Amino acid sequence: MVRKTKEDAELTRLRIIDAAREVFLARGVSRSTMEHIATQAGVTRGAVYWHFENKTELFQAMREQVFLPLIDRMDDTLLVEGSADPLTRIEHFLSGTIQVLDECITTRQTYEIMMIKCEYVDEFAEVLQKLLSNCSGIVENITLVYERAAAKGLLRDGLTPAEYSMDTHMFFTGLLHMWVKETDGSPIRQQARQLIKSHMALRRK
Amino acid sequence: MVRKTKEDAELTRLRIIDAAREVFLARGVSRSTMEHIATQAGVTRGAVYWHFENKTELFQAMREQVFLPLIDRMDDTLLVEGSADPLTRIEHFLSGTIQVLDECITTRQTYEIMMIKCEYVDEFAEVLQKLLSNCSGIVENITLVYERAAAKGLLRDGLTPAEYSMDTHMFFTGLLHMWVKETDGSPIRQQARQLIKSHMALRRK
DNA sequence: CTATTTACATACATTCTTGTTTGTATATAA
DNA sequence: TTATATACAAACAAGAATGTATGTAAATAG
Repeated sequence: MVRKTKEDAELTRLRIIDAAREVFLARGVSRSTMEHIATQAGVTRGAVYWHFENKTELFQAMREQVFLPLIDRMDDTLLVEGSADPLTRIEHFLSGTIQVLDECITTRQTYEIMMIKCEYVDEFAEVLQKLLSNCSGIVENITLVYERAAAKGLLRDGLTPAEYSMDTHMFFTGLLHMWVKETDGSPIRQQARQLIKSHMALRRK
Repeated sequence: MVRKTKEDAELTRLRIIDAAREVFLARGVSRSTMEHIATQAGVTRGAVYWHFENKTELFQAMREQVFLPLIDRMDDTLLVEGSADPLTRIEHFLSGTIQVLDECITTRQTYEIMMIKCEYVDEFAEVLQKLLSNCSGIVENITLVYERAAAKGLLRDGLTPAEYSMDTHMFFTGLLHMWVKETDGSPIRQQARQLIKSHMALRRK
């Protein structure tokens, strides 16, 4: 049988994306060939080229599968005024992200690929720009929340909300990198929650 | 003329490393070929293969040219008891590193290559391990200095020296990443000194 | 002064990848 | 029911890129 129903085809598409993630992770994006990915997915290159124009498109599909949902989550956790105070909401946002990495293999693998198995040149340079503008958004949001915390008198004096926000952003960027690069030796994955707690404790009044 | 004097040969070697850095930066490590590098250096692949067995060795040479001196600098700035108090020494270490990036193109390019133009798979996985163990060393050293600061009563209460050290390390890892990825839009390179100041201000008693 | 390295350049063989083209069985539309 | 579009597989052509082998002129050792 050759021609599949639409649902079958969509399944094939998803299996190709899964395969791409595995192959990217194991061999790096550059060294991964369409053939590797096809084999891993149990199809031929014909199928891969049918669903994706080239490796870059496939990479983008893999990326969006993980990052689009994550962006949505952010706004909810961070900005929606809930029961918790602003500083606790930031803390939950950070440790929530870590929790997703802990629990979701797909997300974890995608992060690892994007951080240490991908070269941001040529077509991929745009991806980096997207990531950066995404970061700017996060910093802005966190700044907002720090401002609310300051307004409520919860924020320690000394730095401006924007400065606290940048410091937090740097911290979390670094944490994510260490988390992803984690080897069996260093137990950062166990410590992450505690590190976030410590970080936030520093800015409570 | 073909055969060069030993000094000439060494110059050729250095020019090849320079060329490799430029090509790696422009095309990413994976997409850079020995031919690209040779052309950029004004020699043929023969010369490149004479000096380096393969691209990985060339990459390592480029890396060590920048990182070996940097490691030396760290111990001096950080550990040698000078006129400054421990917390200020940490601050100087951090902003000193940023200053090197500011002033030295070679260092800046090498950092950029290693952070966003290299895939850490196969042979390069070891490089990542080296980098990580290097990081562990830095964290240990910074912890030591925070302990001295605590002993002198300069360190704010709340976190342990180890926790402060980890937080600082995350912060600086993140800062370096943002610094390197800096686009024309965001002015992190101007802010870096101030961000470091803010970060350290948070831990002074 | 001669023999031997050295420091490359040039040429060659082989392997990988890619993109495209063609073929084809079957859903699906009309 | 038939025509067409779909979802692939299989085959093809062409260009990179690598590593190695060979050539060679000059530096250096003895």
